Amino acid sequence: MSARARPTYSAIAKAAGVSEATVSRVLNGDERVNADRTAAVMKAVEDLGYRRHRAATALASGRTGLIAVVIDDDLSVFSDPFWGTVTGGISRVLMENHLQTVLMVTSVNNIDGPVAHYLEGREVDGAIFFQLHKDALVRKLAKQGLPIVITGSPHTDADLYFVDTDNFGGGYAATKHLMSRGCKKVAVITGDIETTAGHQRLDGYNQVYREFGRVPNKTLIKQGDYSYESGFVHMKQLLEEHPDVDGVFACNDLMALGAIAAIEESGRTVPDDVAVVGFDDSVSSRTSRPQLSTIRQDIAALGEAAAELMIAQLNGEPVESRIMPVELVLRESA
Amino acid sequence: MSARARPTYSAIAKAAGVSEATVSRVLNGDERVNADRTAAVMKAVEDLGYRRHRAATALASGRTGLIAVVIDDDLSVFSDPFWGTVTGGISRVLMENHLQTVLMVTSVNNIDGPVAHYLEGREVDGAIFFQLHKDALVRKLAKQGLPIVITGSPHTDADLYFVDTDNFGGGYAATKHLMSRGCKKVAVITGDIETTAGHQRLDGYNQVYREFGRVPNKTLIKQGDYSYESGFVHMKQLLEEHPDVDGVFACNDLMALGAIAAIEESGRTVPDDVAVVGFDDSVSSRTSRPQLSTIRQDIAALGEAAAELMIAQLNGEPVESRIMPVELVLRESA
DNA sequence: TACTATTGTGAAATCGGTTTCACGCGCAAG
DNA sequence: CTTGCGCGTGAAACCGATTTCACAATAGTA
Repeated sequence: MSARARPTYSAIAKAAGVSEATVSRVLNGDERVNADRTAAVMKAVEDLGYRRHRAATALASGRTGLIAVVIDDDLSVFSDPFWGTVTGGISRVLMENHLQTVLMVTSVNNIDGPVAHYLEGREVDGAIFFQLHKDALVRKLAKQGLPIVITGSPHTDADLYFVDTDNFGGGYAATKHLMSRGCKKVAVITGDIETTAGHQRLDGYNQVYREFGRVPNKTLIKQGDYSYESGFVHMKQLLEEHPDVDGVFACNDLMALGAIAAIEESGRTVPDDVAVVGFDDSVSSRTSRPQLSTIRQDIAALGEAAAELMIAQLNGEPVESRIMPVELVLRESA
Repeated sequence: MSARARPTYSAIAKAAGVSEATVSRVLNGDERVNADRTAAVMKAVEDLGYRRHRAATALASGRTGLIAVVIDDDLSVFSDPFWGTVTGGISRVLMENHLQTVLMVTSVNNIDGPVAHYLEGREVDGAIFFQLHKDALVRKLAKQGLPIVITGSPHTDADLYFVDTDNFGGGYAATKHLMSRGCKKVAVITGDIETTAGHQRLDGYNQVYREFGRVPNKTLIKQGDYSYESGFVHMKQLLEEHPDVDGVFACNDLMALGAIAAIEESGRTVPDDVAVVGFDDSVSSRTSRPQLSTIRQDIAALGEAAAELMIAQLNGEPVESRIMPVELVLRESA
């Protein structure tokens, strides 16, 4: 009585008057067990306060109950609340499904590094990757049969499951809004167009021009890098080259803020002289003056979707990649 | 040959001509094993590309190799890059020590919820908690012998290991700077003073007044809640009650930004009429105009320190809680 | 009525390590 | 030349579940 040793199958089996095999069946939802016995086991489990021993289960069944979330530390992952939010969404959904989130923050480039070893070692049941630059490792793992989901834009032809924001739709909506409010000359400051996300946002911009039967002047397209400084510099240049530019779609909020700084420095006002739309709906978009019109994505939902794809894979259910919708948020800058 | 089955102790033992017990000894650094045998085992391990099976080790030894990082979702944890950065620091150090980070985002208030079950179930070797409001659960777990570290301010008398920012020192430095630059009437907009962190920052402010042989007027102390709005509202009120206020220490950057907005709205300028110092050195502190003078903390180092405390506990080494230093960063607002 | 499927159940093997225990050997003390 | 101690080692038990396999009881078929 005093020894509060953790109860095992052995104890339950004894209490319920059945074999350990039956206990296992009941606890794993095997339908074939007689109803009385099932009830007896359930009661014993309840009475004794039984809790599964994860390691034992993992050893015997091969399922660890752990899902890795791999974050490439090359990215500005940690100064950006975005990833934290995504991770929160993932964690919540996994937890509801009795899975735990193993966080790995390392360089993913190395196809033979510690992460690779870890994941190849089947120490987790699956892995969710964040925004990759290279997908060699991921493909290798997928080929080995490890269930994988990618959050962010997958590369090219890879037949991997992924969830992503509707970058194209966002770029489209932002640009369309600028045109619709009367802007005649709308420029764009892109993010890293090496990434699919960066490219897609630009594609959305181009699509609007196309629909208006126009072609954007190439010098209206500036290639930024998501930093405040790049927004500032490129906007300054735009104003010199095109004094009559009256609209800008910056592919993230930080660059939008930089652009606004440049616009105001030139003596112009936002949005009257130049309207600006960002992307992300970051905190600063609300605290800046003027407040930023931007594209909002439901970031937590992105993480939740990723977790759901993973769970579907684990259950052998049909899986389909998902593109999450975005929403244009109008504030003061456009 | 074709069957690339994962090698086990059995295979290594055979290859090295020793028993499995000896393999285990070698791999766990048991000194007593003969040098020749040790070498033979090492070679076999290398040749066969052996990798530990975590679940098997966990089952046999009781050590899971997992450390939980528990984040209370009550907090604004995920809109704030702070926690992501801390988590990154933790993860990095743990990984270097062959431990994995299990992320749990849930309500920690419930002393009998799923998190509690999980942690009590010894599914992890230790747990690192983020900024608690209630520490009932933590104390319970600590009493059960689970190694614990708290990141952020611990409560009252709890004899728990923790790492925290030097909140007092930060409040002191911020206020001192304002006084030193000539401000005659320095106000403070506090954060949640229910938390130790919020309280300590205020204490630092009071200490400076004390050293200057003065006592701050109680109406100069406004109780905010870390939000932009609360910074704005309280600053507005301050300006009405004290038109001659010429310095403000806002206990985080977001409130500082709100305060600046209020100051400028009143027709005053920052820092000439009213100087402002924030706390956090957030991204917005650099992108706002005027740029924010603020208190910088090495956030990643905070996480690393937490992980180090955990590892020390696991190794049975002497452990001591740590207060991480802060630094005053001067930009434009003060 | 006899005989074959079907179904529920328990004994035992298994997962891959760790740890206890006992044994044989060598060396020092008596 | 014994007795004793300690050290290195292997055999085997063990950690706590899952799963295979065989067997008995039951249902279904001819």
